[in-house]
Amino acid sequence: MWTMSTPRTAARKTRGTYHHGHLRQALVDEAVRTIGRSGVDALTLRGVGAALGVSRTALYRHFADKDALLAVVAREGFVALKATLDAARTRCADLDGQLTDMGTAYVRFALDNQAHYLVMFGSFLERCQDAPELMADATAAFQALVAMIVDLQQAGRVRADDPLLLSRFVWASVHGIALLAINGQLGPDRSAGVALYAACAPRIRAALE
Amino acid sequence: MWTMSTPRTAARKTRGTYHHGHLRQALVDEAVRTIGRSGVDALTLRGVGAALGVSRTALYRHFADKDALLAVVAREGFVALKATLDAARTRCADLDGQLTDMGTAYVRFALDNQAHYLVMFGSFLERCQDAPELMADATAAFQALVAMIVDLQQAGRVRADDPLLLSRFVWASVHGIALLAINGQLGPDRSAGVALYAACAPRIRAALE
DNA sequence: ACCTGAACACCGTTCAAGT
DNA sequence: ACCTGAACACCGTTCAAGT
Repeated sequence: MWTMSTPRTAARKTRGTYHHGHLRQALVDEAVRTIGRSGVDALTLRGVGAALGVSRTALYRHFADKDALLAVVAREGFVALKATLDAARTRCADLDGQLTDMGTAYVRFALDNQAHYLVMFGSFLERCQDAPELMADATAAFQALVAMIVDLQQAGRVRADDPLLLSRFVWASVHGIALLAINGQLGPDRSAGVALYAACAPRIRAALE
Repeated sequence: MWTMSTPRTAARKTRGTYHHGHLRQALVDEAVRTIGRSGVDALTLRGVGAALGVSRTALYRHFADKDALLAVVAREGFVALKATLDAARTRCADLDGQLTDMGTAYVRFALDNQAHYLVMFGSFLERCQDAPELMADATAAFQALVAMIVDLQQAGRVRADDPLLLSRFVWASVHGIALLAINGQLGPDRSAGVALYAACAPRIRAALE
């Protein structure tokens, strides 16, 4: 499956050159790499700068502050999540298969992109409750699920309850599974989340009938 | 319902006295109060000390470091959560009613004790993956749910799947609902989580049949 | 035992100055 | 435009010293 980790080569500045060239994206990528390796709390702007061979204040040419950098990471995550969920619908002609694939894709995305996922739903949210673009990206990703539920309802395969409600139920379930897996509450094995979702998918399906 | 916020009066040291008296618990309570007001990232040991009229290093007589203080907050949370879940089973004679009450109690606990809940399941976990007492308390709370599912199975009211699996499914659902509510993803209203659970309870129940 | 103040090695952020 | 170094107001943590 598609992940965002493809271009994650260290984009260090070549010594002696004045301009970095692609500093903005390099800062975001390095932040994601640090968070993925050591957690959100281990992220320091000075460390990011040092890893890229750049002054600790160079970052402020591209981001207002640390939260602005994290907000970009979160937005990048929501955009990629939406793309992942939409792509999951193209593999299977059967609507029921699409729902299961979408759930699998969601949990896999969370595990393959833990750094993004932790920023998207982590403590950083407390400080930026009113960031309209961020909320818009998050909503857009969620709408991929709502559309799936609506299609299933129109095909008569899901009960005629409020689609927003049913979507939130499914979202809460896969979100909970993803977080329990990331936090190690399902055991040390990385793939425990995918396995748990596979076992839960028929239960979720039954709940929607 | 029972919450932990009952004795949350400011336990400031009376000026001039040398010993605080109950400094350890006062430190924990002040940490919880700060987190509840401003988020986990806003917690500083110096701030906690200042709020209690105590030196910034007094804390180290009771806790090895900041993570040790957070671990106590998390353990306190898991113990209280277990008590809340167990208590939810005493109000209703009907097993199905008990399951629904337990789910309601879980979501309500998370919303009424956001500070504890965020520490119990937040980014702090990344740094203390192997804290055996903490894991034991967390497991004990989870076992209250497993016992509920087993009782329902023995009464023939829940399908005969692996009870651990079914318990994790229910846990993931209520955990997801609680976190979405706390993070404001269900709207600004505080009680949105409780309302969403109330609507989801029949869906969860149907999934277990 | 419990508390204190000074000290150390870190942070995020600002700002005048360089190219 | 983009980058730098010094500076400021913070952190967590340690430690010798006080009661």
